[in-house]
Amino acid sequence: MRVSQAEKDRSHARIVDSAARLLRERGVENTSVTDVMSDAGLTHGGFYRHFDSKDALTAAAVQAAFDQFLRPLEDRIAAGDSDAALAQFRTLYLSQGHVEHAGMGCPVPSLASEIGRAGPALKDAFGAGVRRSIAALAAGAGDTSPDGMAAAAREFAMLAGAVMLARAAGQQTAHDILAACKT
Amino acid sequence: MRVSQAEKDRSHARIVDSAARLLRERGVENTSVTDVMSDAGLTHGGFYRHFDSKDALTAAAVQAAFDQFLRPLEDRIAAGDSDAALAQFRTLYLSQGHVEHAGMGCPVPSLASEIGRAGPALKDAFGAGVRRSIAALAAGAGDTSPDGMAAAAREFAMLAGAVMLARAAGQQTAHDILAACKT
DNA sequence: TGTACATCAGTGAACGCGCGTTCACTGATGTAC
DNA sequence: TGTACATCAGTGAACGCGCGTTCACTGATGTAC
Repeated sequence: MRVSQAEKDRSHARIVDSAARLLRERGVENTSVTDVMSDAGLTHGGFYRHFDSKDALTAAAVQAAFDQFLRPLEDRIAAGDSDAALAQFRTLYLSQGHVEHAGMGCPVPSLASEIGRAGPALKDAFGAGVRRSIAALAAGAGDTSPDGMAAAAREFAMLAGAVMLARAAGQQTAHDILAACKT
Repeated sequence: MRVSQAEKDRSHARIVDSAARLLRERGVENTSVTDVMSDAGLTHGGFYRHFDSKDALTAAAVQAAFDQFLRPLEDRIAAGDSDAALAQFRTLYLSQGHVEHAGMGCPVPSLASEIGRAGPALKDAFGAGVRRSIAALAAGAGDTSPDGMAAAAREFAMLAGAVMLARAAGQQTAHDILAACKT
């Protein structure tokens, strides 16, 4: 039966949250609309009251995932706690926990390969998240000049590449790569 | 009808070659057995005379892809042409051509996210390719000590991360990231 | 070397399955008076 | 404020489709004598 607008809004938020987590855990292709709706406590038939297509949900979920992941760092930088925030961000990014729990981690190592083959809408949402990530690193280092942005881009490529490699290779190799990138 | 053993061997090689290219272009999930067999000039029904499953083909194709991509570098290093070989490898890795033509490029930016969620057989094949890549970079730099291997691992993470980001973000962002990582 | 026969690479139809999406339906919500 | 009715969030069955895999079949290859 029909539910109130407030209830619909809560459903919508649960759908996006579930998708943001499941997409990072399983990838876009391996996450079905039924999986997401079931995780959100609903049935798949109601999905199209919230989104026009799975693609539209994916774009919204990618945006939400970047937001969840970056907001703590950005907030601490805005509060003037840049050095400690950046140090903790780097440590967490290269941690075993981040490698093992993709669902709450950076969207890049989980999704970038797939997004590279996706349509423009998804690439736009993802590209915005990438730029936001690099901007946060540069802001945290206190250098948003072109050189500072370039240094942040290099660091972000290494961080994301390291976690992606650690997830795809065996345990020993994963440990070695993470250790190498911490120095 | 039955074909000669030599003909079967050629078919097998074509299947692996087609898979090694298509997997890098489209990803594992987006490449069907029918796609690969058709690209190899065969029909899908004959596939199981060559492999037990799509997974077995994928593992073989990953190995072949790393081999195709790394052999030129390794051969030149073995021939004593390390410096020029390494310089060219870095240039080609971060080139627009590598970003645009994934099918002949490094398997890591194309496939690593998906492999991170795959079974142990695929991870083993992929992990071996990752270790081989890092070893080649360290050998090319003439430093295979633990520190040299760590430096090579850092560089490889950055290279693979940069190409993956360049493919997933828009053109302008892609260009900026590649430029930043060349310095 | 020639012959008879078993083997098997490759073909094309068929299978069961899960996917994204559609649809008729239900009944509480929101609105017009 | 109360009533009548239109709206629509959510349900569950159904759709068409492509997937990995299986299978009966064909006829050239390879082998035993």
